[in-house]
Amino acid sequence: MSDGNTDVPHPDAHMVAAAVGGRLPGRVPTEEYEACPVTHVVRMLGDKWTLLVLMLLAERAHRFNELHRRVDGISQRMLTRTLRALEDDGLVARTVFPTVPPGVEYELTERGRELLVPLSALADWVVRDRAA
Amino acid sequence: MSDGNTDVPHPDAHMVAAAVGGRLPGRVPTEEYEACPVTHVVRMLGDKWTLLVLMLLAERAHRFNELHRRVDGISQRMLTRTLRALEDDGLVARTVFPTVPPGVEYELTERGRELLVPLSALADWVVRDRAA
DNA sequence: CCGAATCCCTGATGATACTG
DNA sequence: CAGTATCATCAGGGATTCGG
Repeated sequence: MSDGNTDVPHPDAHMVAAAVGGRLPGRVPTEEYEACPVTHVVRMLGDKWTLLVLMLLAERAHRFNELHRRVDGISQRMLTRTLRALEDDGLVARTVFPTVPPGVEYELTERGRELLVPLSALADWVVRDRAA
Repeated sequence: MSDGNTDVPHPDAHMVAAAVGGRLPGRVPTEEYEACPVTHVVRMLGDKWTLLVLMLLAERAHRFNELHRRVDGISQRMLTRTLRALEDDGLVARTVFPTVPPGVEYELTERGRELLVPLSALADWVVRDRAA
């Protein structure tokens, strides 16, 4: 940061600049890279079950056990953690129904559906480009 | 095309279908999800240093030590591994110059530059959407 | 200069058992 | 049904050293 220039709007200005085609500094500080929101999102998408859960929720809203059944091999623990992470990022909404027994529904938020657009474009490129 | 049967052309047909808006099976087999090329690419992008290395190479070709200097905190080992992974996926090209001492240059391949398009779109959305 | 080989450690993930 | 708690495991990543 600050190579003589005074106006740096965000701590992650460089990554942001990079994202849109700008230049990176001679040396990119670890904190800056780690703090970058783009880094955060890409890391989260790279987590073991995130992509699949997102795809299923893109289809329609699901109950917890419904997801658990559709995702072969996932543990209850990891499904909970994955959903929680998505919820914390505002991509998924959690709704509790005070029935007996209680039911919990997960669905994509508006932001989650928006994310699907560039994400689908990426997936689309991979498919077109012929399996990596 | 579809006389009621549910056969699949590729092992990863489901994920491919999902990528473009299709439906996923009632239960997604682990092998299928793990074998999916989209899963592979997203996971790779999520690796600790991949994004930053890609951004730097998007700027211009770099020598090994040049990258090592620009990426704060990366170990020689991880830089090698990251570059090798990108090379194996055909995103980065490695060129050895038989000078003394030997020099190695890394640059994006055509495929690598193509990946930057959807990837930039994703980064762009993140930035616009307001830092995650 | 570039990178392989080795050792080690922490964080991510899995298995199982237990509650509101 | 939908989690939480706990313990075990494993892979990603870092430090160091050696070789072409």
